[in-house]
Amino acid sequence: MLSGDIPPNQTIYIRNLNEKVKKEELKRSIYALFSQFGRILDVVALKTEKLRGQAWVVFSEVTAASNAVRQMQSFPFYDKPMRIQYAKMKSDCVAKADGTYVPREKKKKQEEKAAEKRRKAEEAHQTGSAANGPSFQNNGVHTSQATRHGKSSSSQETAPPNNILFIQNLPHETTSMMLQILFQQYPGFREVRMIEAKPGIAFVEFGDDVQASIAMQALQSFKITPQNPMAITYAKK
DNA sequence: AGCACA
Repeated sequence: MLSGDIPPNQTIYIRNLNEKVKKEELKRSIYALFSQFGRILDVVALKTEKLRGQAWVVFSEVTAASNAVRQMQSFPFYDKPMRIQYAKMKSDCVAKADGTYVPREKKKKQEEKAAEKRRKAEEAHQTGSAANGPSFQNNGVHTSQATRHGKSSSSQETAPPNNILFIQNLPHETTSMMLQILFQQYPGFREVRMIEAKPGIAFVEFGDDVQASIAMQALQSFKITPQNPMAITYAKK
């Protein structure tokens, strides 16, 4: 009802994002946070005057978008509550998959249909239009699964429970804020600690062992980037 | 608040 009377679709529009966050980090964090709802096909964020503080997340399924709109509404993200709606327009990556994608120049002309038709009649110039291009690339973010895969049978899972988790195999660009956003979703979260001299690892502290283990199970093998499933164990005492 | 696809 308050969702802005835009019909549900697979892309969500987020506003009230913290404008101080750099674009790449913002996209990574959004990807990390929202991939809990399903496959993400693209994350779009621009820092232009008009578009800063906003982002679009394209899911492969409408249901994923719906859950994201409901469950992440007002979620405190970099200290600001996210405001989430469905996107008004179909995302390019969806249109490309549809076969309905029309290159950008032509789209703008659509806004002035009448003018375009007149012009067509008199001009009829080039523009390699017609046959819509298939889905070339998948620009932007990772098109992959960002969730857990089976247990790593090779690792010794014999570390005794601890309220502090030890995270390994993080992409080196990972910031403590990114991890905070991920881990603070789980009850008992206290803090993230990273060591400048040791990229790729982090410690995350919870109130107790049980809370830590719940977060560990939830985020085990979580991928901030497709190449980096995080490896979570209890920290040594 | 601001709806794009650098």
